[in-house]
Amino acid sequence: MEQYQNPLFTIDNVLFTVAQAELKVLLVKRAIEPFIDQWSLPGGFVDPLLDASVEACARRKLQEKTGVAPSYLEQLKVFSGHQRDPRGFAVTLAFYALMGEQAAQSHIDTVHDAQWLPVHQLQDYPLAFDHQTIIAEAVARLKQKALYSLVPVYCLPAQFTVTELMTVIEAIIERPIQRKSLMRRIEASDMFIAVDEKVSTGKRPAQLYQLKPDADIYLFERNLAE
Amino acid sequence: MEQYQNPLFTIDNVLFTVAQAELKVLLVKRAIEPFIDQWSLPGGFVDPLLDASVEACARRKLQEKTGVAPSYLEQLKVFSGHQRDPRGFAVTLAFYALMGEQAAQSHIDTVHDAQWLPVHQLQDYPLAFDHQTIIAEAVARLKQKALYSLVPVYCLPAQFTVTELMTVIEAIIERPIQRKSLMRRIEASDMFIAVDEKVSTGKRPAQLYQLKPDADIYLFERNLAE
DNA sequence: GGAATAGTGTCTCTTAGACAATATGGA
DNA sequence: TCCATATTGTCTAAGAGACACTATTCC
Repeated sequence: MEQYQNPLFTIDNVLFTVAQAELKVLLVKRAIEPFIDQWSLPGGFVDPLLDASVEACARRKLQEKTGVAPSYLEQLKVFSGHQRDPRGFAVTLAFYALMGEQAAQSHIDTVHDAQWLPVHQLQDYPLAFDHQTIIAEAVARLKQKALYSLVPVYCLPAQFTVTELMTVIEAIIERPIQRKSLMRRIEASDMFIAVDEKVSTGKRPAQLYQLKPDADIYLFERNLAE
Repeated sequence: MEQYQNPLFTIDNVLFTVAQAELKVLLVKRAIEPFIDQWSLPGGFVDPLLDASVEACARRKLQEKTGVAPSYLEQLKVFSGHQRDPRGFAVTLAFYALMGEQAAQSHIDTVHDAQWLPVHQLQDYPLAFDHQTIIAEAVARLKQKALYSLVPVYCLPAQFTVTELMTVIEAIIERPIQRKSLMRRIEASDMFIAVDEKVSTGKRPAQLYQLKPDADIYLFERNLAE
């Protein structure tokens, strides 16, 4: 009674970034069975000797693939069932994470088993396990969160312009937003400080912002509306 | 490399109801070590032979304690670490659930190892494991959700009045709300249908409502504000 | 000066809060 | 009729959308 056959318990990461105004997710080619050579989410087994918690495990797995820590990491949910893994009843805790594309680029370029893929082209790839479903739920959660918080900022480098943040948000929620609304939110959130100037492509230079060191994620009381 | 020592994986349920205008959580007395005879959340090990998923396991555990299925059940999050269980690294998936007090009363009255305790008196009880923390996070999540949805309705029996729903919401968010605001939301959500009349305590009878059979939980674009 | 990008002013619209006014049934 | 509880009317307030207007840089 005390101990059943313990189910397989794993961690999976849905690591997002935005590049070329597109939402992308990091996928890795599986090196072992099952689903060998198919694209899958970076993850694996918890190692109680290495990991202080499931979050620590998720960070470790991401570090191995990208060389850096993600800017944002949060539990998505647990997926379980008899059908999702041919080896039997399996349980995976999925995380979703955000980071700037630049930070990981050099590391990812050196390997050929990891790649950023646009989330809207994933239906063309057969993904391992139920990873297609997991990604879909992660996208939905991120989309929702982008409506009442500024989490999308974690898809950008440490310093960024309002236009860059606007592009990221629009890529995530898949519709245009008003620059004015965004600027109101940046101000109201009190999460950022303005730094020096910057000439982006030419024209008028844009103000650079960065996260305040102690900034908490501010939750707005209203969603961005249609 | 394929298989580490698999961590202990368990399920815990934070089952809420509202009675006497107070938010209460179902706790059970532990029958075995560790933490024997202390109050704890109803839960236990997944049994892959009985449970089709972690949700099914959560329902089964709740059924055993209350005799009925909860009206609402959702994953809260995973808690993990080396400190939370004296037996070593442990992982638990916590759910939170809602139900009307009546539905479980007869079943709970027949046992003496399960009891509804007001969440605001829990600091007086030493709870097992990190269950104090888990409950605190569940309360925070429920509170947040009550601001932009009508989930608190699942703390009520199938038929209920606006005043009853108002009482439940106020117990959860710990401040009064405007009846007018609630009525607007009931209408806008399109989740309920009015049934026949009812004389509550005397005075003017209140309209009874019940969930539409196919009702999805409606998410409002604004929170109830201060 | 013209073009392009950055940022502001301000009006409208929606929905929550406040609270007065009305409705209904019992004593 | 009076009282208590239920329900509606309606005004105000806050913040998002729309969009015109101003600002800054490069050519």
